[in-house]
Amino acid sequence: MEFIPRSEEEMELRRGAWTAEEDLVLMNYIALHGEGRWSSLARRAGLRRTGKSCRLRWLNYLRPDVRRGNITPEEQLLILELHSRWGNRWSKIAQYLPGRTDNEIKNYWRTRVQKHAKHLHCDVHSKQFKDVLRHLWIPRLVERIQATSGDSPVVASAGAEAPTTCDGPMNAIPELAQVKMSPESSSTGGWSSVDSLGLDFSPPPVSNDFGAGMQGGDDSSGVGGVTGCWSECGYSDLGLPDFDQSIWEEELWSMEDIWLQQQ
DNA sequence: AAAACCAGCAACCGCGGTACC
DNA sequence: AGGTACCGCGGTTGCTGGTTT
Repeated sequence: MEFIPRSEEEMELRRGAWTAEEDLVLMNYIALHGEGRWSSLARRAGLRRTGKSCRLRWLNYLRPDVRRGNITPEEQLLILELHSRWGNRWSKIAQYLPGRTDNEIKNYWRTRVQKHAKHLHCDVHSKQFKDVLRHLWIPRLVERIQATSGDSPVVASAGAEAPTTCDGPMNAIPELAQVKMSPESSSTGGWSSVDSLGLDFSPPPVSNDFGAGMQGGDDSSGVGGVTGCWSECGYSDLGLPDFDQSIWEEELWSMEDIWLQQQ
């Protein structure tokens, strides 16, 4: 049954949150006619919404394969990795996280990643913050993934071709599918796809005297010199972190982790 | 208990690219 | 070839629920 609007009132476009009724109308219409041609779809379905709005609602919320809930450490790792390659190409990144939408990934980046950059007094695009990601956050995520997958080295099955694979996010991208995580291979858990991805996940080249490094030691080691970052990002005084540590306990590294990195 | 504040997320907006006429 | 409509993307806004004061 197709609804053709007649009066001007009926034509008036709705905005804001979608109602359950509207969701149902949209889902039913797409079930019968398929998606696409959003402008005419909106009219024909009798929804007083723009085609854009319908498309967004469907893609970000109503689609049956949309995954909801917390971003897993694996997914976080993939997001960080892919963002380092492609920047804010959210839809492209989303292709490699089955069930996740570009909007969700974008929100994750803005609310979590940028928040931490802010607390470190870093620009999210700065070399300093990228070093923090590379040497602290990513190794920590790798460790977490290892911890949840047992003690044995994790060898992801290679050969995944389509981003929509169900074998897990790490298999969705060929380079990452070759990743072998071995506890003994490095202190970071042996993230070994780094060469092909242009990232260096090797342990941070900090000095034995972490405190000295925090003071802005020699960063001539080239890539990955994370030491300079600390002073620039507000870590110059280890004893007196200038942020609310509780923020870090859940998602990211803590000051304790930073010390452990140094051991 | 109420007000103020904050974080997270859903939805909107503007723009560029592309397909179609 | 030019114009128009539509689609998709990235940035931004604003609402809502939770937390703090």
